[in-house]
Amino acid sequence: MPELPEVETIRGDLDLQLRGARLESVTVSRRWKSLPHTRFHENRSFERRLRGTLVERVDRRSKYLLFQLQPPATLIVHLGMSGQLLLVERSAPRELHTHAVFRIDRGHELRFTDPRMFGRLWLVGADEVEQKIGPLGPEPLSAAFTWRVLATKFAKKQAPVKAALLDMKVVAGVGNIYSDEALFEAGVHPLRACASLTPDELKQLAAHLKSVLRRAVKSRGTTLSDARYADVFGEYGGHVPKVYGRAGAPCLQCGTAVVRGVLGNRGYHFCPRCQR
DNA sequence: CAATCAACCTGGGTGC
DNA sequence: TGCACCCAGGTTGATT
Repeated sequence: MPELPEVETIRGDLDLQLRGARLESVTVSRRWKSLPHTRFHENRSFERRLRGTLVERVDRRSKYLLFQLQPPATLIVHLGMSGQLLLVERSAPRELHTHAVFRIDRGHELRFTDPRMFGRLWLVGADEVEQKIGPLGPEPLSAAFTWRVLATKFAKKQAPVKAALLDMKVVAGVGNIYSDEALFEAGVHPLRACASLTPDELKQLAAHLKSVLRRAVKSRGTTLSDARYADVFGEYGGHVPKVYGRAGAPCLQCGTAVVRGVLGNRGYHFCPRCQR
C-alpha cells in the first residue's frame, strides 16, 4: 500500500512524536511470530530486547522505516501492502489484525496492523541494516538522483521502463502509483524499453518523478477511494493521482480514455495519446 | 546477469 | 444468498 510519500509522512510524524520516548513493553501476536524469518526476525528475544529501549530517531530508506534505538539497535518496519502504524491512547479499542503493540510512556501505544501480512518487523544491530534491506538504488529525492543516473542504469536495459521504475535497485521507494504518475507527466509510454529513451525523455522522467513525489509528500500521501492508507493519526492523504486507477476515464490532458494494462501481474495506467 | 512470473495473504467488489 | 472469480499501493525466490 504505502510508497515513499506515505512512508515519509509516517516517518515524519513518528520522529516528532516518539523521539526520546521509551518503549515500556512490546507484544507480538502469536500469528505474527509464526511467520518465516524473512518477514519477522523471530529470535525469541524480540520483545525482551525492545523493552525499555529509547527511540533516538526515526529514519526512512526506500519504503523501510528505521527506528534508531538506544542502546544501539535498529527496528526495521516495512508496511507491505496493507500495514499501518497507529499512534493511539492505550484505552482505545484494539483494531482488527493488530500484530504488534509498542507501549509508549505517557499512556500511548504504537500499534502495527496488517490484514494481508506482507509487512516485516526486524530487530537488528545498526551494522546489519544494509544487508537486511539492500541492495537499494538511490533515493529519488536526493541530489544523488539525476537523469544521468537513469541514463547509466538504462543504457543496456531492455525491460519496459515501467518495470524498471518498480525495481528498488534502480531507484528506491517508487511503487505502482508514482511510477504511473511520473510516466504520465513525462509523456513516456510504460512499455518503452529503457534503452530506447532519449536524453530529453530521461530528463523529463527524472524531473517529474521528483516533482510528483515532492507534491505527494506535501499532501501527506495518496489515499485511494477503495483502499485505506492512513497516517499514524488515522488521517487520509490528500494527493490525487492523474492516471493511476483511472482506467476508462478521460485523460486530464487530452480527454482520451485512460488505458489499463497488465505487466508482471501488476496493473498500470496510461494515456495512449499523451504517452509515446 | 536480466527478465518474467508465481507465490505469499486477506478482504472487498462484481457478476452469475 | 452463495459462490466463483478478479482486484489491491510490495517483495522475493524460482525459472527461463
